[in-house]
Amino acid sequence: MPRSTKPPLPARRPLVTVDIAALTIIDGRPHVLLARRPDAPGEPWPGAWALPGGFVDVDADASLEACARRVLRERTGIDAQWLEQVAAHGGRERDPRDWSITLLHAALVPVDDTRQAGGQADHVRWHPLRRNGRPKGVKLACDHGRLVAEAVARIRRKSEYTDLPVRLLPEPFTLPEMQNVFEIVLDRSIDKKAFRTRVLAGEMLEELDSARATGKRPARLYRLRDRRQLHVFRRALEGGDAAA
Amino acid sequence: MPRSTKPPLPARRPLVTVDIAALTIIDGRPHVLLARRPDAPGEPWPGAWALPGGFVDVDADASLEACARRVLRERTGIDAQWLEQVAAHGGRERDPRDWSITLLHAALVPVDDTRQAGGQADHVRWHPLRRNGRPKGVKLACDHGRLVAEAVARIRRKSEYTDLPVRLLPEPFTLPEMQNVFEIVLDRSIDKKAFRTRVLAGEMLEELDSARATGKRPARLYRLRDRRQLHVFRRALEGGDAAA
DNA sequence: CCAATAGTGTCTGTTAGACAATATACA
DNA sequence: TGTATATTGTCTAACAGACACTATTGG
Repeated sequence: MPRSTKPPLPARRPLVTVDIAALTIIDGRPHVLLARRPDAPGEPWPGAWALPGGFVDVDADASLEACARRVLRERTGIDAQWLEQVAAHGGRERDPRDWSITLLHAALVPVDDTRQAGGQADHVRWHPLRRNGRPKGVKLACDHGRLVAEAVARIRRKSEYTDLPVRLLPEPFTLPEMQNVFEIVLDRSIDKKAFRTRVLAGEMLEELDSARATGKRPARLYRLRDRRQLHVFRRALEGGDAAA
Repeated sequence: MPRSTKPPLPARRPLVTVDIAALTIIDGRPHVLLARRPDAPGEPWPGAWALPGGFVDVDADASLEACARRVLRERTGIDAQWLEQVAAHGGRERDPRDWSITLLHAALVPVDDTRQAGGQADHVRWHPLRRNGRPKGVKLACDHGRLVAEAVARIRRKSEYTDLPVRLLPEPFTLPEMQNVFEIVLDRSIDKKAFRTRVLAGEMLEELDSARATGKRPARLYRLRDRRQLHVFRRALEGGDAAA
């Protein structure tokens, strides 16, 4: 069959990478996981901090989510509890090597699992975030500063009307602990009573028999009924940005 | 420089396509724009209905959004008023030719612009949607049935707490017309007073001096202050699916 | 005047915010 | 018992739903 009758597959294909903005809370402040780019010749942005990412491997990856989990595990040793696609960005100028697309993901890592990343020595590190969602005091490779801010914005916005931030806590947890991570993610204080009423009415928590002694009156312990199932509240918290 | 010191670009790259689920309302019912796949030898799913889509063209496209707009225009003659990314899906089994990724987009097309697509004869056609968000009476190529449902679900969910559906109306429009498209998108009736209060309090509408005579009492005409700016309401309409 | 459509008044229920009050632990 | 933390009670405001009511047009 002559080649000219073949279907018009494109002559050139874009590079496709997956980048993961893994978020956690350390010392009461949000952090993002960054990796140092290799110094090898030909590598773009040698030595710069960047989101952990990698190319889609058509031999190894069954799906894009599988790809993201593999990349995160291989580069940082972390298995994310929560992982979601945020957006795709593409263009000619992103990567000097070729027209490239990144599939940006956001991941939430409970404080407990934070140390998994420590083993990778100096090449992987948690960096604190500013209130605007950008890493403090580091210039990131490529457009990764923007990407981090975009992922943080997505998580923040969704935290206004879902129980997303619980994924930053190891189980079991207390309601004050839960309120605390919400306040850190949303960067504002929340009324105690309103928060408790809202959360308990949501019925996504399982009440345990035990309690945790924090020094004074012990707080009751809870667990999520289904860690994969996001609970969507009927009303958003107020004071939120109302931005699209 | 020896090849082995070059940065590890992947040996094989996935196919990357953009698919667009363009939605409109015809005769009071939601429709999706479908295109017939070419019959040429080697083409997958010859003759089947599918979402209009195409490969990312690294020479022609400056960005993914530009790519989606180009593809939609070239394949259907339509310039969408509203276009947003919905999700990326990838896998080995999607396209028989290779591991492929689709960047799924949703587009909203005002009723007025619907005829632009008619010019393309039999290869492009508006198909009515079932209540479950799938096209009625057609089997779609590949996983496009699922993609249509996913795009519709996204638009529906966002319509619970934003003014998104107005993008299905040509300007100017009346409040009863606006309520009507909301009811069609959400597939349920909405209380008149609640809807008007909500919308007018949102202050995203510009009140015109004129009115439209529909036969009986004329309705006041409105226009969006900014068609690109999505208005986010503080509370969602009730009765919505609280699903993630 | 009648029919039909546009628009308003008013009541209720829900739930977030404010903040005071109570409960339970340890020292 | 005192103090710190957890948990609850109560009031208010905002706003969606229900639904009856009024307003404005054409015939």
